[in-house]
Amino acid sequence: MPAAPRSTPPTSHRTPAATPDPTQPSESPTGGADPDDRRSRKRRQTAEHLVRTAFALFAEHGYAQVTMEQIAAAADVAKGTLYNHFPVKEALVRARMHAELAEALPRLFAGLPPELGCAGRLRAFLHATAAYSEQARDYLPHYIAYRLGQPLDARGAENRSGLDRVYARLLADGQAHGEISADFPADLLADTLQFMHLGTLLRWLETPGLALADAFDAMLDLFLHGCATGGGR
Amino acid sequence: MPAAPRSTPPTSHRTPAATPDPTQPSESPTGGADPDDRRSRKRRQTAEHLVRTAFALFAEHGYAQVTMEQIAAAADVAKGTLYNHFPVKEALVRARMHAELAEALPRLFAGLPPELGCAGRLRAFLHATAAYSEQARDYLPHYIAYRLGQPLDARGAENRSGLDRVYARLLADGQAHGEISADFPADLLADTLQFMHLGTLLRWLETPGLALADAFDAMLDLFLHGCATGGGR
DNA sequence: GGACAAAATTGAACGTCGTACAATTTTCTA
DNA sequence: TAGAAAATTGTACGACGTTCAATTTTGTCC
Repeated sequence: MPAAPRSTPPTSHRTPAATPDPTQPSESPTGGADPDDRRSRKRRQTAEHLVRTAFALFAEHGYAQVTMEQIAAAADVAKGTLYNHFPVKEALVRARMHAELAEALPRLFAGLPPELGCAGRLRAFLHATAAYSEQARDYLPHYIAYRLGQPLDARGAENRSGLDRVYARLLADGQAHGEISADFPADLLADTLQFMHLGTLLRWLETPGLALADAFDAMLDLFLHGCATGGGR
Repeated sequence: MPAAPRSTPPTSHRTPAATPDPTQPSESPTGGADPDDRRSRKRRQTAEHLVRTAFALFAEHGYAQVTMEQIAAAADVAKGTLYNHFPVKEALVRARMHAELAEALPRLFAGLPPELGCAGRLRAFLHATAAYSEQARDYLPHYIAYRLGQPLDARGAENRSGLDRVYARLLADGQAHGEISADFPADLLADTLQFMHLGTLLRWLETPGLALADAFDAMLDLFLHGCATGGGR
């Protein structure tokens, strides 16, 4: 059985030849999962095992020093298997971060007080993520570079952080309440905000003294009100 | 700026052990060049030769199909020499784009009618770059991915497109005339605008029907005026 | 012009990444 | 229980990018 005839990847790039995507029913802001066969379960298990093994090595020797073969060997798995689950090294980082986000975002999102309005909820949400970003600082560059280096295809369900859904939800709410301008398509706003988020993270990573929460505040201010003055010129 | 403890590379990554960066005197919006020894001249010559050879091969066989060894062979140069000038393949793309921008930006910048104000000049400028981006579409993804994958050091004089300087200039002018809010630091605004520019390009690359000029208009609108309504909620 | 230092080039060897593929094993389905 | 689908294995391979010592070119100073 050489490889596969290809369809949509479940976790990374290997196909389970499953449903041809009948417009995913789950529309929660934190995304849906894949089937629950034993096969899928075992697949997730080995994937998680690989991620755990990899990050143990990363913590011990540093990300750059650890090779894919070392990871495979430490996980007691063939190199081909590792690449089956994670086509590139950065995909391991992505998997861990998305897993952590998938666990944290629902609580975070549910905990946002509706009375704050869209702007206030965005602000509270960003401040909450700031703490996480500071903790994951070492791996953020690799994650960001990998995410941004996927301009063409990507978009494949597993390549989304969950942040996009949160933003889309909050902004759509804001538009429904008249707090956010309906002149812009919701997806444009969500994409822009997510991109400004990444940009702010990059800036923060390069700027030693910068407090991330402050940077998020400025970003959000700019996103909401722009930088044009009423008068001038 | 706190990054490089070593001197600034002349073209790519090899250091000529020269001046310890005495705050570059040239502050034109289109950047300054390096010395004009015969050595530097020849270095530039071979670099240009390599870029020309590489792009000839790219045009013939496609970017991904061309290997670094093929480029070196076609340019009649050792592999080590090629890597001396361009440490990674994408650096060839960056070099060409920056060279083209260095040639085009001064004209473009000088041709912006001051009577348009900051917003109008930004708009005119972006529309002008749209034509160029459409022409360079094939290489944009590699360029963008390479640029964004340099979060830590980078910042090294040769890793800037020139766009940042144009933005900084226009926005500083806008702030001086009261057209742009002085609440935001100028460099934050320039960075944000440049990042939104990249984001818009990525979005455009992924969206078949999208007209780049329209996308720039929306982006600029959002940048200037934000997406918050006056009233609401 | 000649000597000497700095920089560029060369060529080859090396480690790693990521791919390809055929063989084997495990799991699902009927 | 048999056969299809999918995951795993192991190996081989092309390409990237690094390293390094030897050589050549270039600039500088006497």
